[in-house]
Amino acid sequence: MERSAQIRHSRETPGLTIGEVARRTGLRPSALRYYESAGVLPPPARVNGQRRYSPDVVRLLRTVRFAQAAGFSVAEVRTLFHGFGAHVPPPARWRKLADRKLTELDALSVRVERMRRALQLAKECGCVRMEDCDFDIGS
Amino acid sequence: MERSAQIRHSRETPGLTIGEVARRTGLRPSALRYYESAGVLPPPARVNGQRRYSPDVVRLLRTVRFAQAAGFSVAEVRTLFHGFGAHVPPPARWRKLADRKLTELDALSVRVERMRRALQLAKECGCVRMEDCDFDIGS
DNA sequence: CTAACACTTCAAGCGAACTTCAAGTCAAGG
DNA sequence: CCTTGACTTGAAGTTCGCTTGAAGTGTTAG
Repeated sequence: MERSAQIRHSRETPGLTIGEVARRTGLRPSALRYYESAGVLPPPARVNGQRRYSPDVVRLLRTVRFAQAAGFSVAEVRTLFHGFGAHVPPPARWRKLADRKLTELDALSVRVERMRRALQLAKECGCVRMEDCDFDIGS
Repeated sequence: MERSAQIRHSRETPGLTIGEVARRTGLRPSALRYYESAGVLPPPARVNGQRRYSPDVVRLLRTVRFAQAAGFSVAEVRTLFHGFGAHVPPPARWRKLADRKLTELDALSVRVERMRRALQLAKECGCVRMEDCDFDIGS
């Protein structure tokens, strides 16, 4: 009865199908194809035209999701991963990007804190119409 | 020679033109029209078909931008401002929305902190290829 | 043979928040 | 009168990160 994790395509299991990867990562197959088209995911091997992924991509995809959660756009993730020409230079660039993102994060948390304070003020001020309040974003 | 702030339409200056408001708020006229169509900005008076705004909208617009910066969508801003039926109930709803946003802000700052830590880790780990790193978003 | 099933492709669609464009109106100035 | 400049409208376009749909392929089970 065991229905899960059975690979019946190509007896010698040369890798994970897109569906397997999807299940293991929680992403949809369409997202994986999108990542590939966006240059984030390297084009995997094919068996009968179907994608066969190395189990490593599961980890890679976690990293992708992490980077996205960290605020990197898909295009930036592509750059981070393999956007630096063929002969990968030192990770100085990745660090540069990371530093840039860290700076942005700083700005973001400042904004978050400002929002929080403003929202609390707004809660307390108790004015009936928003227009009566007088907030300042600051910048 | 003074070119700025001259209002030559309708000598008695019955309000600010959309261009004036745009200049004073840093928004584009198209954005103001969009806000109006989205129900955020009340339809102003018209002179010869042209919008004439009360100077108050400048402040209103600051509030709108604040709310947006606080994470409210345009639709939510509309609700905040005048979405509560004609006989405006107490600002309980606004408070409810604010509380919801505050909760979201909490979640956001948790995520921001996680990102920051992860980015710093990633910087330090010094691996050449992203794929060699192994991050976990946590949730 | 046929059906089920997972995959393939390309194209189009979505939602948010605007922007841009084309075509038209209006008042003032020379 | 004609141009200039700021405005008007509605429709369509933009960006991002996917999702959805239609039509087709290949393998396996019954």
